[in-house]
Amino acid sequence: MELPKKYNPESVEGKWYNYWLEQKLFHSEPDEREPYTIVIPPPNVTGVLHMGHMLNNTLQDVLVRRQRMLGKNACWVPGTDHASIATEAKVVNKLKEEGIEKSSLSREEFLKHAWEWKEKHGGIILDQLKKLGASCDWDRTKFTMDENMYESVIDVFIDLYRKGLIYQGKRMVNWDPKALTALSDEEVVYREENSRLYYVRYKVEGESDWVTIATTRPETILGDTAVCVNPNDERYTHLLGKRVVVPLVERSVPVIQDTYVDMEFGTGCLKITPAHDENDYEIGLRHKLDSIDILNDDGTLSKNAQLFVGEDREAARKKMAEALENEGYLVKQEDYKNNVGFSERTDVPIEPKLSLQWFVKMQELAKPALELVMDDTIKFYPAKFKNSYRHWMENVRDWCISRQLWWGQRIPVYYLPNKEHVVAKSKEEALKIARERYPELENLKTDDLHQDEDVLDTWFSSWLWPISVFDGIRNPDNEDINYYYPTDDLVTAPEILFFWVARMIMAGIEYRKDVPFRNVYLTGIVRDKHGQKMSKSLGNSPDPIRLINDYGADGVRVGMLLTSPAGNDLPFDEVLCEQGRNFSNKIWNALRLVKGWEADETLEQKQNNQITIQWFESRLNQVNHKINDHFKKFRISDALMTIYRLIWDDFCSWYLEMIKPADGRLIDKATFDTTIANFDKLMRLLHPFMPFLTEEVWQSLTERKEGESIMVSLMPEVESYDVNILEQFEETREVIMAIRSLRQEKNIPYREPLDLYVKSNKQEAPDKTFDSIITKLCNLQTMDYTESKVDDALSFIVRSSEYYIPADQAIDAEEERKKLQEELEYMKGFLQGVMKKLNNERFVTNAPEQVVEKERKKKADAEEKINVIEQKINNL
RNA sequence: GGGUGAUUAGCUCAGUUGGUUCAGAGCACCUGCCUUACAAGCAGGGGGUCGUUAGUUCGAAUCUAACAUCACCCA
Repeated sequence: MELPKKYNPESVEGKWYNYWLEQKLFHSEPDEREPYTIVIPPPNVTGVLHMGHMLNNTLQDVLVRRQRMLGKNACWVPGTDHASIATEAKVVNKLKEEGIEKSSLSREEFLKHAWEWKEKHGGIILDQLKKLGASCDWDRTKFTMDENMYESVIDVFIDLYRKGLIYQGKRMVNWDPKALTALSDEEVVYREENSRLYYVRYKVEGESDWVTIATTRPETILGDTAVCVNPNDERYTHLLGKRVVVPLVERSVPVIQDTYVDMEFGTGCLKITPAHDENDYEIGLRHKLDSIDILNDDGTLSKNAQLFVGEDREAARKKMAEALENEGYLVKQEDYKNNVGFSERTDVPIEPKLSLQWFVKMQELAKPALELVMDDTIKFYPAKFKNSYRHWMENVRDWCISRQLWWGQRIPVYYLPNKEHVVAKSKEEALKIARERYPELENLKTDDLHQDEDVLDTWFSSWLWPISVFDGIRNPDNEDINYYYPTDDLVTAPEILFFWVARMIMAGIEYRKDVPFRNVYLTGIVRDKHGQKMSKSLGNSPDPIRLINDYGADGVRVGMLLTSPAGNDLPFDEVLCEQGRNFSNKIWNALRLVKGWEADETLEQKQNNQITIQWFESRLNQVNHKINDHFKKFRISDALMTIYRLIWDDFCSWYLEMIKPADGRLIDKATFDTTIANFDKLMRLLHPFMPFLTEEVWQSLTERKEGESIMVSLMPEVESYDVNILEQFEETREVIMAIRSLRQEKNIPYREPLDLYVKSNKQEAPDKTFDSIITKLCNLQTMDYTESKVDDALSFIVRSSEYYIPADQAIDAEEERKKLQEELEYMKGFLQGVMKKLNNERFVTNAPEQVVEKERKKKADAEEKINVIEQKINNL
């Protein structure tokens, strides 16, 4: 069998992914095993895979693959959300390119286009995840607008409404007066504009005094309902309790105090227009002010304004300024730069506008959701996010769930001719309820009912995700939900801790009386190597699919994980993928080496192979123990690095070199079999990180049956290990490295065999367990023990033993002395430090016995070594 | 403006309840090697006053305070 010199991921990855699919290895059904469940944070259906997804989903795949190999019934549910804003914008743009305006379509027609778009372009991202190796149960793929998912959302709205947790209220939204729609914050672009700051004076009622305010929008004066000053502002204390008169409209309004007012800005005196400014609105609520909306939806002044009715807001601003000047109210005006929000779509200035929206009351729902995190029923990794979670939950605001869009679950509220409304699952049901509730409307027909035009926020779907994917809202007692819920781990980004994680916890408590997951692993942001956030507009994000093509999916997975401790941003650099690819190749070549050997049953297993195997098994168990610990603490990159070093250093650099047959081919069968078994174990440990490569190697190690796969094999168990042999090997390693170092220093090529003499200065007999290994790896001709020093030889000290290698070349005594002197200095310094502690009575009495004991041992060891060095120097 | 977190080698990060001269890993770097698995490799090596200052302690990268710088979240 000929294996190529380099690992070729392309030919391997597709093959095994299809094999896993064909064998249905990703699919899960409830059974008697313990479940392990992850629900994917549903990516936006319009999305394409970016680096953030790569990181997030690689982590989930690592977790789920590992649990599967620990014998759990693992289920990773994939899916997408409908992303109402993003998708609707995409569809609107696409229609526009075809010359169709959204406004010319009926709701039904528009939705038809939207579904067509979704069927054709939606969910590309799920196919991309397959390239990454994601072991999702694709048979369970969900979409938040699927019929059953849609219905779950509507059911929950109705339920919460009936529980009194949903109400209709006013809220300031970003209004686009041209498109006649509210926009989300993300759709508003802020630009610095050259505006004008107008200083306008208001008459103090019943006095000859005036107060001057500053504003960039004089037309909104027509909607003023108060003037506000900072309570700490001594300039205005005399105004306390007084009223002022709004210019031109001659309305009397109170002077109020609020610390919101910046004393430094303008005159320190602020006019309050609750209907047209977010902050004024808040102040208005605090001080129970009237709110006068002076604008129509199209941005012209309404009759509430009294003046300039029907004029556009921009025109009205100019006219207002003129009128103020003519009437003597305008004190001065100055140029001013400020940030103005513009509509991303129509590029007109955004108008803050009060509008009726639907809200979920958060107070009651938030309380248990906060407690469950604070008491670690749900654990955050890293835990530092508990703080900001608490901060947010303690200051939680009601959740605005309505959106002025068509793509989404339409709000199940029906308005009646009498201005009342009913909430029901269908128009028919609504009619029935309305007739019962309002007997006077006995002739009411379905056509008289008007359903709310708005849809629900996408998060109002996502917060049910861990329940609704198992149909647990509609059928709360079905087999799936009972088996898979609560899920185990959630992997997501800290930015959506509040939008999403907190709300899922609330929904879980409300609808399952149980948490939705037990652990939340929070990833960082993927940045480029200069620390900038990766984004489409900056163009600094590599195409993940290209990376997979260049480095293999396994290489990219390793590259992503090597540098991503939980909660930390990930400064991504392609060299990391290169490292991942190199690692693939390293393993591949280890396979080539082993496959090149031939097991010979007639050969006896020699002592050096026996001891090598004993050492490696202990080492593997020791490291496996460490890996388990890392996983327990969700230190995924540490777990990976630990396996990386086990394979590269311990297995490839030491173990394989130690057992490598001298003739390069024939090896005793016992050693060969054990080596295959060890390789197998290593592949299983690594599999969650590098699924494709490990499957390929695992399948090549020995004959496998059809249907077998590493991904459903079991993880090596953690067994006890022999600390003693590990310690023996450590000393051996020091000796080997010292000899290598000496060769390099003295320019002695490896081919040239050496003689080694050991002067063990120990009381007990020297430990020769690993001598055959030293002989082999250092190309020694002889290795002997001696009682006295060897003349004219190169030498070094390891622990307190002296080693001599006779050499042809002259020994530079001066150089030797210098080196020994340096080592002596170091040891003496070391000893001094130890003695300082031991001579300190307070240390000896206060420090734990173990610590003091360690210091005593250090002292003894140091003294012994100093002794050896001094003797050596004397002998020179 | 309010809050949270961070600062350790050139870069990215570990350092688990203070206790080995404890300062560590990977990458990068330097030197020598095409040694019969691997140059996508092997062997060897250099590199840090743990942001600053003060304090607690027998002992501080680790605990406390102030300051500096940076990042994120909320408004």
